[in-house]
Amino acid sequence: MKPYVMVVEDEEALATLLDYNLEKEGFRVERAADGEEGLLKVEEETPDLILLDWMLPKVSGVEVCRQLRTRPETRRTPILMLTARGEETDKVRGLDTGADDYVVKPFAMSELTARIRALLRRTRPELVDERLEYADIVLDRGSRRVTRSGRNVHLGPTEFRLLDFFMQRPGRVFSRERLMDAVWGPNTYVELRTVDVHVGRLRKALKVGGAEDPIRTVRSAGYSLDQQA
Amino acid sequence: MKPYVMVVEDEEALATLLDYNLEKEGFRVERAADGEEGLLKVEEETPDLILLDWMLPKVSGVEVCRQLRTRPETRRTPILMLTARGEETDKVRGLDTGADDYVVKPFAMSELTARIRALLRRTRPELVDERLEYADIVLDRGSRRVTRSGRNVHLGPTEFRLLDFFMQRPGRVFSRERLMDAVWGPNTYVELRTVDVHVGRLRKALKVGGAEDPIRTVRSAGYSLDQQA
DNA sequence: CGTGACTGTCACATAACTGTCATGCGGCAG
DNA sequence: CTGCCGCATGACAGTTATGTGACAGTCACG
Repeated sequence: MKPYVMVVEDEEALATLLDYNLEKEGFRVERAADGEEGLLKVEEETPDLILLDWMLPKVSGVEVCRQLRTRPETRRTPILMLTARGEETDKVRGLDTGADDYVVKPFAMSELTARIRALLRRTRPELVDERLEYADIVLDRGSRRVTRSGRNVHLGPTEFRLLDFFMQRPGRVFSRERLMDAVWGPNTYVELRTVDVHVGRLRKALKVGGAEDPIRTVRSAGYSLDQQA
Repeated sequence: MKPYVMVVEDEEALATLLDYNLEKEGFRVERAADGEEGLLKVEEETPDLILLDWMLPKVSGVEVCRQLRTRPETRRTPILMLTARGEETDKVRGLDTGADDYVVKPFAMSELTARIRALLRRTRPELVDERLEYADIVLDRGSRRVTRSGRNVHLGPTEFRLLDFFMQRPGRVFSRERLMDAVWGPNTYVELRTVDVHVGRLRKALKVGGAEDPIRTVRSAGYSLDQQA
């Protein structure tokens, strides 16, 4: 369900940074420290997208790229190259290496994720935009529509954003503050308890038929989209 | 329980920003406005990590760093340097100062917290990791769930914190005073015996099926998460 | 301008969790 | 052997967090 991104990067600090930020953006991340490891890990499970450093120990990024393109499973997998300033040759710019896009280090994380999304949208649009699913709940961003076990669910704008946020990381518990930030925006001042009210409204709206309440209250911590139990 | 971060930064605005953001990310933050104050405050309670500005009044960041490295309590405490562009000399880059990492101002808050987490993971993984395991008990901080041999265990907030603390150092015996500090906070005044009661509640909750009691009572000393001897 | 939809707050009801105590048990020192 | 002392435990009443219905203000749109 989450887009699966493989990060092939030998610089530990950068890899960690990427890992952390991409996870936060709702991607599932796997790391490889050099080209060899990268090629191996890609075999295990085909990623939805590969982030590839240009310079790598053992097998260079270019070579990894070439090999990936020869394998049927990864022939069409989007590859995003990371290059340092100065390595930005014509070859890179022309994407002659077989990569689909590249970014020059240092880069803003927001730029990177934007490019990742753009690539994914091209190949696997359902991963980035359109649709989030959890259990029998489907949220369609494009049409701004939510259904539960097929039946249409009407949500106000706030409840929609709330559910959207929950569905990006099901199971995770969010504090009221965090939800406030995510749904209302970082600089909004409203009563924290307002979150409760909207969670309540979301619950009521999602209660189609005799369906179970998909939102778990975690006392003194917050809420999560989750099985009860 | 929360990682304790000391911020040594003379620029008020930046210090406030750091304080605010780190608190939001789940760190406990203490501030010092110059090197001298920093060295003093670190003596009171050893932080889990120190954020240190390169340029500081009274005692420079480099000097603070050097002195911290000579003290046994802080010899291994991770230090993250904050430098302005232009101060990014080879000395900084090589981390010859004794710091463990550095970031160049201005920086994205997400980058900073990622680096902080990376450093903490190296030294005190139990502080940052999402998931703690001991025998058949699994505690997941992100989803705030505890399971024992796969079965879900419901804990109240206090029992959750208590178990979390125990699981950071399994096998170790903690006095009631220590548990009080860790779980209730350093400035709480409740009956010491209350610890017994909560340990009891934790035991009861953990007793799923016919499972063994994972908490050992050490007469006249305290408790530990441990195999029964 | 009227609607109707949507929001944010409040007050109150309810449920969950807390801290303390009294009681009883059992090991350990004397 | 026996009387403390420390610990376990069930009961309980106080506290705190959450659920919810009501309500008035806003806003978009016809």
